[in-house]
Amino acid sequence: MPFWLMKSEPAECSIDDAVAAPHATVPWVGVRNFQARNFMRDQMKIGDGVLFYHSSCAVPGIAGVAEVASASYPDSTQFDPSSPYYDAASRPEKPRWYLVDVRARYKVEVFTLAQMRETPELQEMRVLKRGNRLSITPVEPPHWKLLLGRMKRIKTAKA
DNA sequence: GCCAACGTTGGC
DNA sequence: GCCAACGTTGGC
Repeated sequence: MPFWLMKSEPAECSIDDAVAAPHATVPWVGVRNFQARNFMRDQMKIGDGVLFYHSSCAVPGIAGVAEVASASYPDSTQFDPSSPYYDAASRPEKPRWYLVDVRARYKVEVFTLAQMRETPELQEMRVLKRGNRLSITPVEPPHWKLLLGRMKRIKTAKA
């Protein structure tokens, strides 16, 4: 089963927000990068594992475990002129941006970016490569397995 | 706030 | 199709 790391700014949508959402599920809106879009549109399958990563915040790192919860479909925010993700060049009959729903499974004590960098077995992770800016990256099964073994689950009311 | 890295745009 | 300028990401 394929695995992914998906970055979200917690100020926009944190793991807590995802856990608190109906069915602990959120549409992954706002991706405006073709490579990241292609991963969602062409490769993700329901049930794929997701590392829910917090970026652009005080302590960047993996904050939860989630899963792909839908097939891909057009991101409605691209057609909403009041949305920061509005794309005037995209037509409803030929949408440019697609997303998937992501369901939070559980929250973890943040496994920080610094910890990831300190873990020798994780050095080949794409997200750690210099200059990487992709908000969605594939995760190799050994990396997924190691991280799941090291991360500490936090019990929450939901999910 | 800084800035490296890199994707996108647009002139040619 | 090239490539300079520009904008964005995201850690620090």
